[in-house]
Amino acid sequence: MTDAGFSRGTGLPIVVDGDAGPCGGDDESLLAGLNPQQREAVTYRGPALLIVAGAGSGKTRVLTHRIAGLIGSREAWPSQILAITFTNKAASEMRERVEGLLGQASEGMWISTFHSACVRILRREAKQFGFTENFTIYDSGDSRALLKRIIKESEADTFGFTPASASAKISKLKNELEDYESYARSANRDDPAEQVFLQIFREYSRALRAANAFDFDDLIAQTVYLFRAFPRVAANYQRRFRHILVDEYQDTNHAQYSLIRELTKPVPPHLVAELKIDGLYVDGLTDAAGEIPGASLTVVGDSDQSIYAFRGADIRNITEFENDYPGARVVLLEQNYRSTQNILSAANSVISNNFDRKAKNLWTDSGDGEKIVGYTGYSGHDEAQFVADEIDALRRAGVPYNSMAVFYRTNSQTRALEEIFIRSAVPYRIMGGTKFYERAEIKDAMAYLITVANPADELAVRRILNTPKRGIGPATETQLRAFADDNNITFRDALRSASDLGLGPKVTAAITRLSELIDESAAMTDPENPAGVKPVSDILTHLLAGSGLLDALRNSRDPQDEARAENVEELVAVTKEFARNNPGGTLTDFLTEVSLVAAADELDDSTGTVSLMTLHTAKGLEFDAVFLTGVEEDLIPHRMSANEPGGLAEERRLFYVGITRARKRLYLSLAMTRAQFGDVNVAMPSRYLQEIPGELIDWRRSPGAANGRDGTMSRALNAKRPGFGSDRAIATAAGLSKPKTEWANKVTAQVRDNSGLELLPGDRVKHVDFGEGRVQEVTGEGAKRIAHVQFDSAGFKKLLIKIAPIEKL
DNA sequence: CGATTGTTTTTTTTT
DNA sequence: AAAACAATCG
Repeated sequence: MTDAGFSRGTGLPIVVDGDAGPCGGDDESLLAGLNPQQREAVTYRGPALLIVAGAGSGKTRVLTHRIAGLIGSREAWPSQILAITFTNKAASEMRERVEGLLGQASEGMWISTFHSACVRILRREAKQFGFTENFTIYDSGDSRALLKRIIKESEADTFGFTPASASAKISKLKNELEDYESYARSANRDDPAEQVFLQIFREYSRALRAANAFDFDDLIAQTVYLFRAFPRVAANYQRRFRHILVDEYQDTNHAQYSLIRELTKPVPPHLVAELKIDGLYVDGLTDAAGEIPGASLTVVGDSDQSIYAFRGADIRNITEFENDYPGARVVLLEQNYRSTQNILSAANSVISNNFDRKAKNLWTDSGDGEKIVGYTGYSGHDEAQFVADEIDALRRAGVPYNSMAVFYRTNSQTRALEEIFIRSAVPYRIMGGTKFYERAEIKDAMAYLITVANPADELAVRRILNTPKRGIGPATETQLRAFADDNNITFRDALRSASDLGLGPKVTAAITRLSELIDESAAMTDPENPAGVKPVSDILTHLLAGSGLLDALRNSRDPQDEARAENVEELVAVTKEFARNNPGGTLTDFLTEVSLVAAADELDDSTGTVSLMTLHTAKGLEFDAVFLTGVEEDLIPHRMSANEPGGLAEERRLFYVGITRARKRLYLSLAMTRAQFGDVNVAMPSRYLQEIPGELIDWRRSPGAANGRDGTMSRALNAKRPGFGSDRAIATAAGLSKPKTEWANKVTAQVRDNSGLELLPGDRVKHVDFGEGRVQEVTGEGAKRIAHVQFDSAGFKKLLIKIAPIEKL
């Protein structure tokens, strides 16, 4: 993460008509193979451009060609371009593609995520408002740890505040650019719970500042505050970025929207003069009135793929774009180059159920392709087995593993999939989930590094204080905090004075040793140090050896600690890798990179593995074959979203995003029963399933068939039958009868009810699919009685007696 | 202070 | 089913 090109590259951009430039970016090669709409999106020049890009319509191509065009024609220097992507992976891909088009590296281009770009700005400007460039970035776990302490100390838990709820509320406010002061003004003074929350918010903000730390939301919000409080600072960035491009604009929140608004403001003449005094290049940029006009803004998005409302994304940012930026040009990309017509028809049909959306119809000229395959498992494991078997069949048919993906709504669904995949020898990789950097032992090791980089970060210091165990308990910790308060020093500095606290000799020695270790390591980052600045891996190795963290894990009797030790060793390997890729990279650079890795960033195309990920992580990706699992009520749409306004529409968009990731083959699967919280529940097919025309789906086993009925029920699920649920079957103006959302549930609500069936070990039973078998054991009570059956040919199964298609013989 | 045992809660989605 | 948490004892 170097800042190459930031302070240079301010020379005059020479615009020469008809001059293709030396870098091969001439019009013809840039526009070859693009359709007319894409061409317009690439070549349009003006203050604002909105590209409404349906799924798979080639928007990345358009964006990269647009950037390459700007640079190739010498309309802009690379350093005048700021492109915002959704993930770091998308950013590096885009950079590679642009450089590929130009035939040369273009230093100084900023292509990054909102968060990375803001960190870069904040590190540079932190000194302006009371932070240092070594600030820590708190992830959600850190925020919650801090809030937990605050809530405990303020005894706010009696008002029902949990770290999670307070964190969610604070995050929401920050995304709306409300800070403690502004919120305190508008808050209801008479509500005691509100007062308690205000206290938490104030203390949280204070603690972050004292720790020289920003949380995720701060990264954006504080950058906006910075620009608003220091117009001179803002002017520098407004001057620098002449072309701003934002991808996935439908998922921007208010803070991100405001950031873009700030960056696209013109620089007034008096600030231009100040910039000039500082020796910055301005002359070629000013207009007749002496101001630098606002940067040109290109946004790309698709409101049908907006799936982040829960974290503040405001769909209006894109729907109101033309009002925000009068005179904006709008280009629509509707031709899809990714999926088969069958997949697109399913997607179109599903999304058309969302009202208040602009009509849009994706189409392709690449043919119908395979039908969508449907499957209903008896349990999550049965479903997973189907997926594993199908993956195996595809592999044999020549589809490489890395072009297949399995999606699910919640991370907890990975458990069943993993168990079966391991058993079936399907090589897989889980994107996101419990991330490497969220593991406790990794956070411990990272806390050592953070303490060295940013001693003000009390959270990190407290974390390592007694990790590994060195006899420093809560009582000692409290004493250290009190000592720091009394002497008006930081918690870290209190460690230096351990001998003044009158603690036991053992505890004092332990604290002193820790304090020295931190100092030794800090010296390794100091450029003044004659020994020179050491790479991050050396610092980490020194900290691990000095603290005994790794040894404690290796020598532990807990069998899991062996794996933890390996994880820590893996972290050492990561630091070495970092040093190789970033010569001269500092400790802070490393910590930044680690803080901002996203789930999709881990995707490595070269590994021959199937990718497992949530539907959210899947956004922006595509695969030849996609398995969309758990297509059930309460999962998608998720139970939690049902009561939220707009929740059902957002879940539908999520389902739509999942469908449109598939290039050639799409599998939709569900289960009749789903284990959660350790017990088994009956699951219903998702209402969205009926929004797909029945003829597009080839049911290998339909929900009806899985209920133990004959095959006719499979077609019935998706057929439109007048008179069924007729109270809702009101034809719309377009003559299309709206799908009857409750219908499938009525079908499955007629589940065979075996609750009266008494089974005892030794009984013989007959199952519709598994044939005959013998009951070995019956567990559970009432509606959740489970029969453990050894089938003669199908092997051992656990069945929920109430709904299993079995009869006693 | 730290280890062990028992109890409770957790599951939306993420930078 | 697993993890996080609280209580208890050495």
